[in-house]
Amino acid sequence: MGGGLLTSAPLPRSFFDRPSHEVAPDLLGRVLVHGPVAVRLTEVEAYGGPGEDPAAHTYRGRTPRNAVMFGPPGHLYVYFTYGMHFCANLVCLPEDHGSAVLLRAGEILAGLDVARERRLVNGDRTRRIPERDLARGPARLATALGLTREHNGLDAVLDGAPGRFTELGLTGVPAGAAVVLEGVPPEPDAIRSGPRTGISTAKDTPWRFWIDGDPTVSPYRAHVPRRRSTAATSVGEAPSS
DNA sequence: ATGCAGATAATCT
DNA sequence: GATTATCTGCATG
Repeated sequence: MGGGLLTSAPLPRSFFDRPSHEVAPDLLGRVLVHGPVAVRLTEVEAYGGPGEDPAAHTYRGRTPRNAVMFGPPGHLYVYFTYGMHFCANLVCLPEDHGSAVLLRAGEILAGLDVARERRLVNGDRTRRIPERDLARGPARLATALGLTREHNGLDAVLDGAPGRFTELGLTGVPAGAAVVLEGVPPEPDAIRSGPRTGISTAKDTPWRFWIDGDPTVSPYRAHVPRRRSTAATSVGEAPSS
C-alpha cells in the first residue's frame, strides 16, 4: 500500500561510530532525507582508512579532498569524479579515522517530482526515466537527492531536534538539512554482499552490500581501464583472435 | 541481454 | 600526464 511509509526517527550519531563494514549492511532499508527528497537505501559500499583499504580515497592519508572523511561520524562526504558526477558517503568511526560508506542506490520514497526533474538528461522532459532508475547508482542517487560539492561535510545526524518522516511527510526537519532516519531494515536473510564496484584494487574485499531482489540495486560493473584517445596509441599491441 | 566508447575535470604522480 | 568509488548512447547477439 503506497510504499508503506512508516513513522521513522533519526539515527543517533553512535550508529555511525563503528567500522564502515559494520555500518554498511546496517544502512540498508534506512532513509536518507535531503530537503524534499527521501531515499530508502538498497545498496552501499564500505571503505576503510589509511593503509588498510587500497580502494579508499584515504588510503594514502589526508588530502584537501578527503578531509571530511577524517571528520566526525554521521557527516556527508560528497566527492566529484569523472569530471561530471557527484557521489555521497556517510562518514564512520571517530574523528581522524578516515572511513565511510558510499551510498550506491535506493528507492525514492518522497519528492518524486523533484527527483525526476533533477534526473532529466539534456533537459529532455519528453523522456520518462523509469522510477526504479532514479537513484540506481551512486551518481544518480546523489543527483536525485540534490547533493553536490556544497553539501560536502553536511551533518546527517539530527541531534536534539528530532525530525520524523511519516505518511504525511517530513516534520521537524529543518529545510535544507540532511538526516538519516531509521526506516525499515530488511530481514538479515535478505542482505547480500560481494566485491565492490568500479574499483581497480582490493577486488576481493566483499564490502558491497545490497538488498536481495530489490529492483533499485544497480547492475555490477567491473572496473575498466580507459584508453587514452582515438589516436593510434597501440605500439606493440597485436590484435588477438 | 552485454559491451565498449566518449564525455569531462579534479586530483594526484 | 594518468587515473578516476560513473553514466549514457550506440553497437551487437
